[in-house]
Parts: sequence; structure tokens; C-alpha cells
Amino acid sequence: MLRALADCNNFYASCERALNPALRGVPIVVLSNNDGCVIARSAESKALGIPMGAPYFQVRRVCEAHGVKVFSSNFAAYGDFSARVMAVLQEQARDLEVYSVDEAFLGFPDMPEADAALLGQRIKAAVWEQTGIPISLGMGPTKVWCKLANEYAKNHPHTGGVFVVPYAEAARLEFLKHVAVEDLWGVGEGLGARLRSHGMVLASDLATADPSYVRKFAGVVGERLALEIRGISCYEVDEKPVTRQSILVSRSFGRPVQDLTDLTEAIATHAMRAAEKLREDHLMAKAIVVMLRTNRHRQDQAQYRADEVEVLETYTDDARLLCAAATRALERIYRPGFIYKKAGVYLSDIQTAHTVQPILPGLGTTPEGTRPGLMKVVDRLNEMLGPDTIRLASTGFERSWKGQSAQPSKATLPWAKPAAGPKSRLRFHE
DNA sequence: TCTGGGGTCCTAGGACCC
DNA sequence: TCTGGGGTCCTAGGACCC
Repeated sequence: MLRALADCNNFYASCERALNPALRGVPIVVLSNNDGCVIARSAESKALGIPMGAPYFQVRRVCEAHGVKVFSSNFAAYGDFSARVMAVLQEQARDLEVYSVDEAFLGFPDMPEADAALLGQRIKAAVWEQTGIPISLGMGPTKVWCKLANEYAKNHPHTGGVFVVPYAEAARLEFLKHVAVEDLWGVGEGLGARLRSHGMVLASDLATADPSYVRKFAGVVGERLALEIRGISCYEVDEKPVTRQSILVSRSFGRPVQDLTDLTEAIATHAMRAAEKLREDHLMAKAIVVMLRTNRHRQDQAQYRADEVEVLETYTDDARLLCAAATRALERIYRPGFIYKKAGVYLSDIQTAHTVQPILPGLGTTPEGTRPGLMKVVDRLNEMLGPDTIRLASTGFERSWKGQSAQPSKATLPWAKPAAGPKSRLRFHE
């Protein structure tokens, strides 16, 4: 089985460019919520030395000096581009696993080495022609190898954006002699240090080690990595389970927040959105966690962080029950005197709505005010009239804690919105 | 002045049971 | 000092990812 990783180049920046082709050759950056950090850079911006994740205020000067086009993020548009790219990829491979908003793994059974590169180029061209998004393709025996190959393709123009890992083992081992263990997929600070302390500095060291020995000090994750790098697949290309296991909605505030009133509005707003996500995916949750954070970058200010869970009586997707539960949890952890920077809610213990045991009449208690029909009406109205048109009063009216974004792209998509699909499975990032 | 948001998986340790 | 032994299930938190 040959596997491949298709990865959109500079995805969000490429989306902005696809929306406005006049931006070709112009440096672009896309900013996170509240215009806080740089979350995507075009090749030209990377060349200017603008780091990924940099706070915008630190790079604003450089941007202004070099005529960098700066965009606030437009996740709705990026989501549509993503769906379009995935649809094209789906036509090209038997197996497709949407891994993130800008990446997918593909599977090709019985693919001769001689044909692989050509196939890769065909896929890349198809995505470019049909979406205007440039991608890179890494092809190899395992997912870990696909990651490496993709990285190689991105950084070596002579590959034309497609790199196929040699089928011959000796050639692969040679390749690994030029890769540090830290650069392998799944190796972060912790695992990297552990591998190094056992004398494994290069990926080739790991590839020649006994996987069961690696397991002793690096756990199953380390063992699987050692196997994958040997060409033995531990992570299959699979359509992921559609039922998400958790839903997180969190935002930094646009200004420092101290009042419980403001926090309650924010938490209620996030809980509403989380409930909406549940219903989009036909899921229900039984536990909600409220998260509260001060600004960890301000060590001169008193620090406080708390996560408080509230378990509900039944599985639900009802915004009112979830908001009420979140509010109760918030009141338990709220401490006056701190300057809060961020708040969020996290839904866990999630089930598909149809597997949830319905409450039998006369048995158990129907939670007060639970009328699924009402939520359906709310969803429909918000879909027609715009997000947030109908919402709970507890989410507030002034909402001065909300952040702002300065320069979102005014996107008009070059195609109709794709029909309803498992879009919520996609995760947004770059 | 200004520092993102949303996920998954694994592990260790406690609760509980026989 | 010593305090049974093992299995399973659950959860919190860490690590890592995009």
C-alpha cells in the first residue's frame, strides 16, 4: 500500500490569494482572532523573516515596511476552500482521511514505484486547477514517511512539489541519516529529549534500533514511531469516526475583563456556540467544563486559572441547559480581583444523538424546558438571518468584552457553498 | 498598549471489585 | 519494618498536533 499526504501550501494565505489573484507575488499574512498572532504566511512573507505564531504587534513594522497584505482570519471562507480541496482529492484516491483543514492522507493499493510520481503530479495539478490552492504531496509507505516526504517536497523546488520515498530500504535509511529525530512527526520536546538521552540523535538511529527496546523508554508512541520509520505502518489511512469526542469554544477577550457579568455573558455565548456545534453534528453531551484564564504573558499581574466541570442530568444539545450549567460552574470558580484574559467552554462525554437513551414518559425526569423543536427553529433562523441573530438573553447586549478584527477579507467565493457534509469534522489551524 | 483556537491520544494513579 | 494481589474502569493531566 502506498500512502500520501496532501498538504496545502500556506493554506490561509493561499485562500486569500485564490479569492484575489491580484495578490500573486505579494507577501500576505493572516492573523488569528483579535488580530493577535500570525497564523499563516505566504512564501514572500516567510522570506521576510516573519515567524509563525508571532504576535502581530512585534512584526507590524516589518509588514508595513514591505507592503505585506495583512488579513484578519476568515474561517468561513477557509472552511469552504478546504471542503473543495478535499472533494477533489476524494476523486483521486480510494482511501481519503481528512486530517485537518489543510491536510489529507490518501491510500493507493498496488502502486508501482515508477507510476507514483506521475500520479502525484496529476493530483497536485487537479487541485490547483479546480480550487486555485497549491498543494504539496509526500508519498511513502507510512504516515510518518509521508510527513517527511511532504516536508522534502515543500523545501526542494526541483521536486515540483511531489516527492516519493524510495521503495528500496537502503535508500530510505540513507535519507534518514539527514533527519534529526526531533523533526519526525510526533516527536516533541519530551520524546525528543528521551530519544537523545538514549543515543538516538538521527532518524536513522531510531530506524536501526529494536522497536521493543525503544518501547522501554519511549512508550508505545516511541515504538510505533520506530516501526513506521522502518516502513511498517502503525497508523492506517482511515475515515475518522464522525463523532467528535470533545468540542471546545474559547476566545481571548478584546479588553481585560474583571466583572462576573462580563464573564457570564462570554461563557453563555461560548456555550451557545458549543451547543450549536453539537446540533450541527447531531451529537449530545453530558458534561461541560468552564475554563477561566488570566493573561499568562503579564507576570506582573496576579495569575489565576481554573477549569470546572458540571455534569448534566442527561445528554443534551439544548443551549439553555448547557448555558445554565456553564453559568453554575463559572460562579463556583469566579474569583474577584483578577484581570481575566480568556474564557471558554469544553464539552465532553459526547454521544451521537440517536444512541442516547430517550427518557421514557413517566420514568425519570424530563429536564425543564427541553424542547428540541425550539432549538431547531433557532438554528434555522440563524442560518437564514445570520449567525447570532437569535440567542439567549444571558449572552448579553453590550458585549464589550468581545474582540474585534480589523481587516477581514470580504470574501465572495468563486463557487457555490458545497452541500452539507461533515464539515464540522475539520479543524481550523495552520 | 498589543501574545490564537481546537483537537487527539497516552499514561499514571485512584476507585472499586473479587 | 511489616499491612494480599490482581484486574478493570475512570479521570486528570501531559504531550503532541495542526
